[in-house]
Amino acid sequence: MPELPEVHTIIASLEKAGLPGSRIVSAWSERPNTVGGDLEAFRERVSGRQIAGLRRRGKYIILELLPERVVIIHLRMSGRLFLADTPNEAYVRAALQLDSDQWLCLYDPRRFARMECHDDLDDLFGRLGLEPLDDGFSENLLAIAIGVGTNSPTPIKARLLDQRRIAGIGNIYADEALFDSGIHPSFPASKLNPDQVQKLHAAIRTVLQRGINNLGTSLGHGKTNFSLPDGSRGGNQEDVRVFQRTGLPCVRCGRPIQRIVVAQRGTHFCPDCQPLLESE
DNA sequence: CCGGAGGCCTGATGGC
DNA sequence: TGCCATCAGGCCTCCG
Repeated sequence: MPELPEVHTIIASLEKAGLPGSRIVSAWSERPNTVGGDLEAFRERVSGRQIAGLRRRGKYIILELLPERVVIIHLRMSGRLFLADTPNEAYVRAALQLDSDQWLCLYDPRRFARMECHDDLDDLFGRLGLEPLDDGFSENLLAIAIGVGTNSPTPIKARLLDQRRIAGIGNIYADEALFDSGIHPSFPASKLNPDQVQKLHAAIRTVLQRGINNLGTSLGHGKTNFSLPDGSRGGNQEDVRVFQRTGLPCVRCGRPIQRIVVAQRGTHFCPDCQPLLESE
């Protein structure tokens, strides 16, 4: 499932493939919902515009168009993006035809992914929280974003997954960041002490940057797993400490990793390295 | 305002 | 081996 590091990797790959500078000739989608509800409108709004550049916000891929307009793409669970000579491939749900005679294809077995055209990024930016890899992402802003000092009982894991607070973290990197900082996923975010906030802040940056350096996490080999636009796999699954390692020995203490459900999500952690009760 | 549940989807998985 | 039922999961909407 593409999270911040995977989205970053996809953008870098598409830039390398020369996508910026291409002009959109037309657009196609299997069903209107994939492109915002109206294929004709989508096609009309993107056709003839140039893709001036690519950028990321949270888990969104943004195509900056000229004249001014944007295409925002969210891959959700099983989405992939790649360039191909034709959009007539299995599981391709929508595609932009380019003047290079290639198609930018949105592949997605689950049909959750979306590709929409907007006039600007106001709506998107209004919905999304802090960018965890930005210079401005301080320990203090993290503490405020996750509600430290309030009396909310909400588990820290739920806070990390809340895109309105911090943007770009999904199930994999949330579990990894909590392991790295030694915090139990169910621990109330509001009750984190300064030392825990500091560790969490560092851990978030560490696991996301490691994911980027490794070109993303490609667990498993199925149709629904992450792969780069060129079809290759990322390497971060080799560096994952707890995610989907239920029953396997903890890399720190050797005791088995446990799986529980937090915020309706499968959650992996080490009960010994991430104790629930803090001994001050 | 907040959190939980339902819905969107279908490949992957596990039980018999 | 094959056939089900269930699961997974990001995010939006609805509801209490």
